[in-house]
Amino acid sequence: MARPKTPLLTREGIRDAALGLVDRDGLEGLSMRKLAQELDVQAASLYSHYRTKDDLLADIANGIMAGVDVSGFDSGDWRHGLTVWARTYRRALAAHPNLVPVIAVGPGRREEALRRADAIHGGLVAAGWPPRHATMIGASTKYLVVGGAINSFARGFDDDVQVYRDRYPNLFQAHKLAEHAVEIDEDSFELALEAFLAGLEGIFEKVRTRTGGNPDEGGGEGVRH
Amino acid sequence: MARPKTPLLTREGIRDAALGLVDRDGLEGLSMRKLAQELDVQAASLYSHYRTKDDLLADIANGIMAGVDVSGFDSGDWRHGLTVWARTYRRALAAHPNLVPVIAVGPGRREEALRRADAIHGGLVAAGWPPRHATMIGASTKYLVVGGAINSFARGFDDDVQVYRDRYPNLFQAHKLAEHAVEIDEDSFELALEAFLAGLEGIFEKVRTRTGGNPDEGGGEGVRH
DNA sequence: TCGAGTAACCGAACACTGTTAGGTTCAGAA
DNA sequence: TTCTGAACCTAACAGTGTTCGGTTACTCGA
Repeated sequence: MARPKTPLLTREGIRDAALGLVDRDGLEGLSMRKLAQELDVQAASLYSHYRTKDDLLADIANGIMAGVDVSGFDSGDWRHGLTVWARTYRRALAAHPNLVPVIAVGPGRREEALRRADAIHGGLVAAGWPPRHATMIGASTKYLVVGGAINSFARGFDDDVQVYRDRYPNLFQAHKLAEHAVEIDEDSFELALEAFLAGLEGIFEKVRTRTGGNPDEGGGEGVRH
Repeated sequence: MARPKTPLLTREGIRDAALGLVDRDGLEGLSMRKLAQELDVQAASLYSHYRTKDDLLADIANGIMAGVDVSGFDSGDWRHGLTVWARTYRRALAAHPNLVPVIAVGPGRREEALRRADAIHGGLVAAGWPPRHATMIGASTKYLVVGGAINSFARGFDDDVQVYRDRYPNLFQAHKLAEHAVEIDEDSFELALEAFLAGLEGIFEKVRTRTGGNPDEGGGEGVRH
């Protein structure tokens, strides 16, 4: 077959099929040939729509990140802004855990990602955080979200009682973890976020009194002079 | 050549060469053929010492994790235990960032990893945390460490001024981030840890008064009943 | 209406990957 | 001395991302 009368492929269709494969078989389970087979097409045809496999993955990642909400910083309440950002960020990543290593790279020069970073940093500084702290808080929150999404803590334990019995007395219930993995990971993330934000509150007080409430103290984007 | 008089390969030598390749060229940069070439040997020979490539990677991961210290929980001071654990954990991962996805999987049935998990959970419970909270705190801390090590926040920004100029006013200094990446990531991690621990302190007070100081409240390993 | 250009498919190939089968030679045990 | 198994080899298998050249169909300007 040469060129068909009506196109067999669209970027959207390719994206959806690829995401389905990744969700089902993991990141390693996605190959251009398997993807093509899923779409009743030859592998080479995919390259008419995406320059490379990495291009395809980046496009998928962009779509997933669209659900991340940084509008909470508009309110001037940094705590609210961080909470909304972190929760929507986590939800986006956790929906496709196999893709987290691909999604969670830096903003680079991707426009949307940079807009989000700008809003976050701007929101924190406007709320009274010194720029260097704003940088660190942005980084810290990303650590928490990415770490929480990339690999289930609970699923990392074997569900065989015998593994723990006798030898690891404190883990005598660990075999039940895998069963409740989603819930435990979610609750753990919420606990971490709550503790982190509460701790920041204390640091905020100290920083404010030290700098006399001048948000411009310390230079921009956290870079020391 | 058939079997040489003195062996050309040892597990140690293979491990070191592989780690060197990963550190230099990334995880994708490690192939059995390249590794063999580095050791002046053919790829098939490596399989006399390691069953598979994954086996080799697991062995390397084990060695790296040996530096993680959970002895701080012996003191009965959960805050101290967490601090030492988190710092040594992070240091171990950050020394080989390209390997973090391989290292940071759950304990599974690996003996050393389980011993560490047992010590952490036991230490937290002994210090007065309810088991379910102990589970979540262990998970949260791992999130922070893994997230912080897996991908440099600072290195995620482009170092070209033009990218941010005009369009992203709050990021006007972001191009300097990459240059100070190590320092910023370290400081961000310390800030996150400090805030997290301070927040936990507050939660600890609430939990203690609620349960009347009975650490066995709530069942084992955080699994709800 | 015609011709050019390009878009969308295909088959075949390239260089690479992890891994295995089977061969050869050496070391140490019986 | 003979046997066993360890440690190397070459050659091959099936799979990977990607490219090349070919074919056909749609679109646009003259």
